Amino acid sequence: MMALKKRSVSATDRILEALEERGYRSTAPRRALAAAIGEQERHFTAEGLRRQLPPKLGRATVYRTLKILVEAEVLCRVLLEDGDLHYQLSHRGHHHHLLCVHCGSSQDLMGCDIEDVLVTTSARHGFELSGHWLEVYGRCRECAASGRAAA
Amino acid sequence: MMALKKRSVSATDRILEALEERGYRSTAPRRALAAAIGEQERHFTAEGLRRQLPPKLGRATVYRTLKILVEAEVLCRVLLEDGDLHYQLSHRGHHHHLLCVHCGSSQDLMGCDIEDVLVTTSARHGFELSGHWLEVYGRCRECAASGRAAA
DNA sequence: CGCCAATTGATACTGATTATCGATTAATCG
DNA sequence: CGATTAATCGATAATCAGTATCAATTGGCG
Repeated sequence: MMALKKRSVSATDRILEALEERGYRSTAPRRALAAAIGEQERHFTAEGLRRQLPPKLGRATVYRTLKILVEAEVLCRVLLEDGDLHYQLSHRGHHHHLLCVHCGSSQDLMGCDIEDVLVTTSARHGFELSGHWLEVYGRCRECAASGRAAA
Repeated sequence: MMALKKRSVSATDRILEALEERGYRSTAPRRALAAAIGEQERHFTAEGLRRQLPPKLGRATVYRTLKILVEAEVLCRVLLEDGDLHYQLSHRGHHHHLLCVHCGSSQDLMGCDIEDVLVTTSARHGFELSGHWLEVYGRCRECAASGRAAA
């Protein structure tokens, strides 16, 4: 396999494919958006993304495209601890995020036991689970280590 | 108004007490707010609450008071599935909500095993947990039952 | 009472997101 | 290829939740 950062299919391409699959037209603004999103190292905001794009590209286009991409499950929304709504590339399927409040990185959390616990706990209350939202905040391995060293 | 459950201490009183405990003055706007909150049957929004109060009562006062009450742990914030931020009376201490997407009711979930699972799962990723946000959506016992009957 | 800091509320502002709508353009078809 | 047409765009205005300002008011104190 290649180095971690190399991807057989770039994020940009995944985005463009998702749009095509769903019958959306391939337009210059969307390609620009896709490229910009592909360059993001971290979760980002709609406005932050817009600032990295030519001013010509309208605000409405950014928001419209982001909404489409969330629906297509290419992006997911991330709620930061301060209430800010960010976006980031998503694995397909349900997952959660471990958000580092220090460096802003995020790890995905998949196939964990949280869903099971939720189901049983809800059932005890006669509650029929249909969905949930979970964000986990803390420090990633690196930041936790440097924090201990520094402190 | 509060027909469903008798309470030894009304919600309104709990709110006023919380304010007093913390050294806040007892003012007419705050008493009006407390009374209005006490009447809420479900989680509510800041603006919704304001609409139920005399227009004279300024927007800033509503938001200021809500913020105080959240800090005092008398109220807690609830994130709805559509992203709307609501408030509701809170039990003290950390807990989560089972939000019925059908009737809008909510049950508190306390002392469950979710925290433990989060800690161990995070630890497996070298992640130092500092906090989390969890909302659970589904149907409460009553709505689930009627849903099955209707369907 | 009468003081004074806490509080209020009218107003303006912010920042994010949505709505509008005429102009532009991608995809299709002859 | 063009012409057609619906999708898309983007400038602009509107909306919406929440915050900041600040002069006027008021609760709690002696």
